[in-house]
Amino acid sequence: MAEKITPRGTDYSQWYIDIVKQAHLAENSDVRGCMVIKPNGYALWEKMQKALDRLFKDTGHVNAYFPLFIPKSFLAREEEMAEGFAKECAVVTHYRLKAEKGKGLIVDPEAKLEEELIIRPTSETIIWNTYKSWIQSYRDLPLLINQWANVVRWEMRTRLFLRTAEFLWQEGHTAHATEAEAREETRTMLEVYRRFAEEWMAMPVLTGPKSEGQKFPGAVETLCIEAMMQDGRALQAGTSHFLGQNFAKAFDVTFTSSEGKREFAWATSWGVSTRLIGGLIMTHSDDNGLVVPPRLAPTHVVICPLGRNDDERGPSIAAAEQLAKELRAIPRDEFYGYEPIEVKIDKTFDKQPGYRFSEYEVRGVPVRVELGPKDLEKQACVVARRDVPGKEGKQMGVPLAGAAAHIDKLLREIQAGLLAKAKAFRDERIRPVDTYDEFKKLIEEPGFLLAHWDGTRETEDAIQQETKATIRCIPFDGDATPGKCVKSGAPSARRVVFARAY
RNA sequence: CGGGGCGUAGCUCAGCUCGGUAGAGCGCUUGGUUUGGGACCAAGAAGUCGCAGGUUCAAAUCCUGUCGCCCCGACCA
Repeated sequence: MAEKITPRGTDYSQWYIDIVKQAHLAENSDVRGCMVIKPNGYALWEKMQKALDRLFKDTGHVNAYFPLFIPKSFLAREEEMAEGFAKECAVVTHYRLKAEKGKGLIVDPEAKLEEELIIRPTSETIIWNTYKSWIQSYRDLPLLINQWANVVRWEMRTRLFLRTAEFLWQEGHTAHATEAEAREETRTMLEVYRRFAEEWMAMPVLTGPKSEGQKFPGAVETLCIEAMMQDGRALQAGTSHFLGQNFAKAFDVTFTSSEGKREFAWATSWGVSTRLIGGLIMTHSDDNGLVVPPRLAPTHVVICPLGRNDDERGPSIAAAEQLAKELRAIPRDEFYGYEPIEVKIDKTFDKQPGYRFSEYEVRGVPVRVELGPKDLEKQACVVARRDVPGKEGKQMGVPLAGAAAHIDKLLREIQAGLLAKAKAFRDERIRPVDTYDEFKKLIEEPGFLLAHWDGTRETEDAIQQETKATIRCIPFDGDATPGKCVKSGAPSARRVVFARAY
């Protein structure tokens, strides 16, 4: 049977599209730039939401919901943000349609809004406008709120999950009495993102601030987690912004301190989006299909009972059900998010076994169990691990008696293995460079470059113009030895990470 | 916003140059044979040929307009 997935080596972006399609994660909708997230894709998002939401709650945050519509004047209040987002806003100008004979529905010209409404590209403005009335005293602080929402950024070119006009995300918006506390919050949430990326997604990330040129409009400082995809390109996977008092000043959010003085509140915001699904795909998946780390897998184990007729199928199904029961009875712990192991029994006997196996491989279910008459003779089963594709990942003759415990252990092993593999892949592709010639040569190869940079916007822009590489982050744990800028030769405090990015 | 391409069955596309009964593969439905890595046979259902005009006895095909989508560049979680 012909492979439906383009190999990574042939065409990486086509491979990505094929994975999204074949694993039934999402598809382009008839609405330009917008995707339909299909059940398999949405299930991944739900797993991410659940884990992240727990981490947010554990760090003292609560959820709320703010309007989708933002009055244009709100967006205009904070100058940098207005400028940063102006070019990609969807604008609502009318509030009514009317039916007109021959023309169908038309926008009712008499229903023009006094003030246009912007579909939120991000919610700082509407939220800080609200915080104005919520914050009066230092006793109201800190205010630690998160919202799960959709946002719209009118992109010219889109790619499923990585860049679409509408996407789902969470945005945390906090208010603090002091600068130090707000700065600490941005670090705390960055650490939450780092943990989530590495411990749940098995996606290693670099952490650190963005350069001035790459930071979020309206932020004083943007911290990020930055991941390397299998083609060596960088993916900004999450950001945590220290917003200073910019929004407090724009929306006049002041509080009375314990000393009785009126002060502007300090702000942070932080977010991750459905883009993470793109990152997940491009970190682990292979030419056989999607690979999902067990901690984010909507289904951990699929059991395929086998048999040529009802006489053979009956016992296979019974054994499958017994194994499923034992798997579900495995004690719930942190690894599984205190939920039972998710087991699915596949009874589609009308399809070829090979077809069934391949289908679950394409969809990335971490462990598949094959259970047929030949196995039952030996009171055993076949256990296939998805992180080792094809037949090589099969372990024959696993005794049914200890199968559940074996699979539990295997799931943990797969999770750890995926992270280790991704980390090794990334670390091999991070290289220091000291001359611009070397830079220009190596940037053509997959991976990140560690180079000295003089800290100016001009140099950053020039490098980007000439090489298409951007500064991904100034890593916290990077080499802090001073040197000379790879481009200008001016003094540099430390090496920064350059890469071509998504 | 610049440059290129494409709209024909659920999907991928052929047919258009040179006008004349609407096609293939995959998928789907039914029946049968199969079944431990993407099976096979048979029968069947399925299309305002993107939309609107025009030319013509006759338009998927030619002409004009229009809408939409995809790809490549500049901007972006």
